[in-house]
Amino acid sequence: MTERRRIPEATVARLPVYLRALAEESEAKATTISSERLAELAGVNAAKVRKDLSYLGSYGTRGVGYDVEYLTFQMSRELGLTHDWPVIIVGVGNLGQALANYGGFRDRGFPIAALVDADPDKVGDTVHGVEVHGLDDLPTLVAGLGSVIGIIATPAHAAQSVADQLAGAGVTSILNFAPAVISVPDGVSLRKVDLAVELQILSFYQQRRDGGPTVEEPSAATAG
Amino acid sequence: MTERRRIPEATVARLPVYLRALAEESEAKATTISSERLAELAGVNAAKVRKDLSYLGSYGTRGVGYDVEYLTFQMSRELGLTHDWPVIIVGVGNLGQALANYGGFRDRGFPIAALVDADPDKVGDTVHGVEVHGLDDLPTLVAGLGSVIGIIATPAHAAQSVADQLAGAGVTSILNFAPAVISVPDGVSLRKVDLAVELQILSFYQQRRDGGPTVEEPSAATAG
DNA sequence: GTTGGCTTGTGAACACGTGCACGTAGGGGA
DNA sequence: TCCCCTACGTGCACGTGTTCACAAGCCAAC
Repeated sequence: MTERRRIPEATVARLPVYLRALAEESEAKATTISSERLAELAGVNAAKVRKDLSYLGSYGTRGVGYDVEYLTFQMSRELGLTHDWPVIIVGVGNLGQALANYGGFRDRGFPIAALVDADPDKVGDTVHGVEVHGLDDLPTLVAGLGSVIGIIATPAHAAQSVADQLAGAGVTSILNFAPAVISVPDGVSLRKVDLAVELQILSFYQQRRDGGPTVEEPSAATAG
Repeated sequence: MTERRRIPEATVARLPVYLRALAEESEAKATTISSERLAELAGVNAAKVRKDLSYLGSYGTRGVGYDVEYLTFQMSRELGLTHDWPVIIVGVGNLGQALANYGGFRDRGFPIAALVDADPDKVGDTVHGVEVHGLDDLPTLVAGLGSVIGIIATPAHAAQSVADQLAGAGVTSILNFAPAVISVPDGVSLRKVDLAVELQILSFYQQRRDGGPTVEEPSAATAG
């Protein structure tokens, strides 16, 4: 396969944001949108929008802007959002259940197809209308669903093992919520969401504003 | 204030990961750790580890490595983790409640100090031992807590308004879970976690592996 | 005290992402 | 038909982040 048009990672990460902005604008009955307006809605600058969109193709009209409907279609197609992607959540603890109950997934084309947990007591339960399976069922579940996205919502110590089992079952897209660094085979996409890390990053900047690390030595005081 | 040592954003984002790796290694009774080992645990390469750590200071010993305990201390201090940071969650829906129930926050030094919701029916409720306040209480709550981190877990349409109110109440660190782009005044840190966006990014790469966008037009095939 | 081996700290090259500035093309009015 | 105005697409310069490679420094052994 010729690698087609390569799209920079940073751009890929922004496409979903543009898509949401387009949806907003579409609801507001706009038929075309300028890079400037799109930039405003997406919280970036206009040049970046144009460059990003240019990776998808030349879908704009000079002097006019982009056709909202058409651009939405092209972008959805490029992102693979023309069909639903079933999601399997592994780990039915607090976080797993919350994700299962969170309606935002289904609405955006990511229906929860199955829940999986290692705890035999939980297997057979139903959360938000979805049955909880054992880990052993993973290969069967994945085989029955086709292209699927795996979500890891287990404690940290179980994350790597679950990732291995997901990959072994044929899952090639994994989103990891467990606070642990995990590795996956080549050909498997891995993204992570780490809530504690986000808070710690905020803590860093907050503290810098507050006047830096609490220094015990008098000589290093805030004088500067 | 002389801006002290400037630490690149990318480095700041990795520090919490190093910190966790150090904690692991400390539990394994290791007293020193090499950049190589730390890199392995953090899922990056050794040169990056050394460069990152060098921004904090020269805390390593050539030929030996880093003292686990001492490095942990220095890093915690730099990240502002020597004391707890109370967190206020705005929006007590599915996600907000899940976050409130998720023990991982308190354990890592981010206790849930208050819950806030716009819905009068929810005000006065107790979730996981924390009372739900109205939005009007924000200024008072913040004033009573000092440096605090605000978490937005509302629907998208309410996010900007909540952000404004948080900032107005004196909150200068905000973590946004709502699927919306929001803006905050200068001097306020804003980070976002967008679950749908993560899934859509995975979808993009998954689809590329699966063989690219489903092209209807025969003429538009992979040729060019 | 000297030597050898190991690991840090960092300068320099490279890759990636961002933003400016401008050429270019299309639409609308005269 | 011609002109002007507007907004896209993109070459180029800049800044940030990553990686390599090696000198500097430290410990241990002899």
